[in-house]
Amino acid sequence: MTSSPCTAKPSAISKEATRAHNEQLILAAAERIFARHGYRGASVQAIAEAARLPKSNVLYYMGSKQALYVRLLARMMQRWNALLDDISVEDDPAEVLTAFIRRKMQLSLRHPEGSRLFAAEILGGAPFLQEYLSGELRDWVESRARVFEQWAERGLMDPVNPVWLIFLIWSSTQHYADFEAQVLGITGKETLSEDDIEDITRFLSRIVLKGCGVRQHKKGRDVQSDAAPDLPFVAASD
Amino acid sequence: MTSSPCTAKPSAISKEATRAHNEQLILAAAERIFARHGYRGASVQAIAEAARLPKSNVLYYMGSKQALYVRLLARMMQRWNALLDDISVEDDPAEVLTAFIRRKMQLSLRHPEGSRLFAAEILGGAPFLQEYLSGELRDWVESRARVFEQWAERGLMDPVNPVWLIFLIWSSTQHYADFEAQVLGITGKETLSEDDIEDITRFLSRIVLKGCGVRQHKKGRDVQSDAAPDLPFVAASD
DNA sequence: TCACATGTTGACCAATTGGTCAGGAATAGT
DNA sequence: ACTATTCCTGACCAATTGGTCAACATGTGA
Repeated sequence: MTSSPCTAKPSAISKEATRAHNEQLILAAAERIFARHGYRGASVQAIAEAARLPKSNVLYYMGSKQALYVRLLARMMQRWNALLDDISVEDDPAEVLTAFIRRKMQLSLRHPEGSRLFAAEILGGAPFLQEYLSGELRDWVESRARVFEQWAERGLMDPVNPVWLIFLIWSSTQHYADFEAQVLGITGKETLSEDDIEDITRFLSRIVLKGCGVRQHKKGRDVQSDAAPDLPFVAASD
Repeated sequence: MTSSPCTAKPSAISKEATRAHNEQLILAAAERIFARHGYRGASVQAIAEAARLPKSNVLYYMGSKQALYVRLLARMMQRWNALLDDISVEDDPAEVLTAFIRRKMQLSLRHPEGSRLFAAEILGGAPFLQEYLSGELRDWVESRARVFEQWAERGLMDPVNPVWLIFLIWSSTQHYADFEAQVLGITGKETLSEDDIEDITRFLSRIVLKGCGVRQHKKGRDVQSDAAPDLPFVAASD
């Protein structure tokens, strides 16, 4: 067995390495194809060609079309979870919201295919994600929503419906991955530059913060990381 | 020929009527199927079954799968155009933006299948809509963007990037049709009620207007400062 | 070196795909 | 009533679908 530690010899590594390599090849190709055509519209043959492997090999690695698809969905949800740390009432609303928008934006643009894969699944009625949506994700949203409400009670922001707010952030960031073709067609750009993305991120943060009446938190900055260093969210300059 | 005026007899009407009826049946069914599975993933057989007609009949009416699909896209774009009247610099920004959000929201929820059909097309790289996106739609966006910029110059709103603003409104309204499965799963609702929709519409209008610092038309009341703890112009919405 | 396990893939399968077509059914014009 | 034209659809087609399998290749442990 390859899992046995003593058998992990250098010669075996190359074998496992190529296996891992091929798997990544297949996953990447499948993400592209599934994102573009949806589950039904994608064909194993097309995935195999995109991965430059025989179709039989793809089935050998992944078992079945459905298993491959589910695995991709799981990977995307994992990325999503890895991104979304917990928040507390003690956190600064402006920082949390800005970081949320920024990270969501980064996720969308770092994994556009995965984002579109997810979107296609939801669009089709989420046949494989029903329980995730009404389970894990619902809990996630509810816990954040509660914090938003508490912030509002403390006068740190307006008492807006927190779920609609989360949907607003979700949709407006997701848009730049899912509707990339539309964005590029309308703007006439070939791709979105780093500057564009930064510009969009600041725009969205600004609208959300100002729109929700989030008060600035004046305290020693213990959290820096993702927050934009200078966000003039009330200044009328851009 | 049925087109000849003198031959338009009552007996012929029922013929044309059933034709029109069947056509609508097919279009409605096809919109559902295409929206759910995308162009490739949808099968003519499935559409025919949904319309309770033999497959051959569907092909007979529509010519081909692609022709049917293109026709549905065109119908959706028509609805979209019918909704979006022109705007001028003289109009009131608050009214225009609110109306835009409200109408877009109504369109999304009145034609969720069409909305999802459109979304699936964009998601797949918009193979049938490239020229529409970089032609008609682009012009539409640019003309509106120019007005937004002029409003900003006149001090009626903050000088935000107008294209990002349009995308924000587009995505956040579209979301409730395209990601309906997610919205319902997370909120735990069976459907979105009329009240929910009204609530969401007000929420989005509020965030956009306040977030963009849109001034009220009549009184030159300055609402941009967040120093005011209460909400000057939208507080009473809900 | 050799036996054995694992990796690989072309050939093949039944089912489904979009589309055609012949010919019957229904209606129209006279 | 009798053609003629249009409407309709079951049978059929080549191509493609997801998936299986037997045969072959490769590498491993002794």
